[in-house]
Amino acid sequence: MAEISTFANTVYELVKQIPRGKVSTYKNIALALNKPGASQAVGQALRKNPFAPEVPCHRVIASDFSLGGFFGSKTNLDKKIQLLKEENIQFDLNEIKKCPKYRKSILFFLT
DNA sequence: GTCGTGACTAGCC
DNA sequence: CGGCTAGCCACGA
Repeated sequence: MAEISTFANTVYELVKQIPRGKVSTYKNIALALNKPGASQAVGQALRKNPFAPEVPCHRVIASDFSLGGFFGSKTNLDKKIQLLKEENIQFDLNEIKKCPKYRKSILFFLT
C-alpha cells in the first residue's frame, strides 16, 4: 500500500464522500481542510490519485466550475469521464453555466 | 534545507 | 470581457 501524506489522505476521504450525481470544487475541499489557500495542493493530491477508482477526481472541479485541466487535455480519462458524466454525473458545464441554480444543486458542500 | 512543480484562485491590466 | 501575474499550499528531487 502506498503511504499517503496526511493532507492528501484527508482530501481523498472528502472526495470519496462525494455522493453520486454531485461534484465539488478544489477550493471547497481546501476550505474543508481549513486551508482556503490549499486548493492547488488538493489538486496535486488528486493528480497523484493513488485511489484512482475510489476517488472520483472527475467529481472535483475548479471553483469556477471549469474542468480545471483533466478532461481531454492532460489526462486521457476522456472517455472515462464521459462515461461517468453520463452515468453518474450530470456534468454538463453548458447546463451548469446556463443555470446557476442548477450548479448549486449538484455542488456537494464539504464541511 | 532549498528550488521547482502542480489537475488552483483571485486580482490586475 | 479576456489574458496575464502573483500568491497560496503541499510534495518531490
